[in-house]
Amino acid sequence: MAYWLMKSEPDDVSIDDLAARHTVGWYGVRNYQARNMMRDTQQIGDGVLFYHSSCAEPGIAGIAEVASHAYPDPTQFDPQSKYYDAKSTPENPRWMQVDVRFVRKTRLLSLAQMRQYPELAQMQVLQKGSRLSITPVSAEHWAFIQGLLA
DNA sequence: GCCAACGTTGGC
DNA sequence: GCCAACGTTGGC
Repeated sequence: MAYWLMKSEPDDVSIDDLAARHTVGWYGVRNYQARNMMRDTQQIGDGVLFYHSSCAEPGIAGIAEVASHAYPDPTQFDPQSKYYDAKSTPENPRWMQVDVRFVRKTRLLSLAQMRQYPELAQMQVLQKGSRLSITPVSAEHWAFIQGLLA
C-alpha cells in the first residue's frame, strides 16, 4: 500500500468531476518519470491526494484511490487531442494511464497552508522546482494530512 | 503575464 | 555523450 499526490487542472478534471464520474482515466501524462510511476509502482488500492493545480487556489481537494493497473492512454492516438503523439503507435504505446476512483471530497488544503506545517516540509511536491504531476507521499505525510482533513 | 526550474530535443 | 536552445509546468 503506497500513497501518491496526483495533480489535475480543475478546468480539466476537478474533484467535483471525479465525484460525478466516480472513476476517471488519468490521461495526458507526458512525462517519463510520472509515467513510470504509474506503470511500475502504483498498485490498485493505493491512496491518492487529489490536487488542483494551475488554478486560483492550488491545493489538495479530495481523496481518491488507484483503481486499475496502467494501460495505454487513448489520447496519444487521437489526432484531435492536444495530447496526441505522432510517434506513438498502438503496437508500441509510449504513454500510459491508470484509473483513479473517487473516495471523498475534502475541504481545500491549500498549497499555502501546506507550506505552513513543518511536518510537511519534506513533501516532494513542496520542494523547490518540483513539477512532477505524480509524486509519492510517505505514510507519515499521508497520516498527517488525513488528520488535518478529518 | 512573468519567470524559475526542469525536461526534451537535436546538432555536433 | 555533451550541451545550448527551446518548451513546459505551475505558482505568483
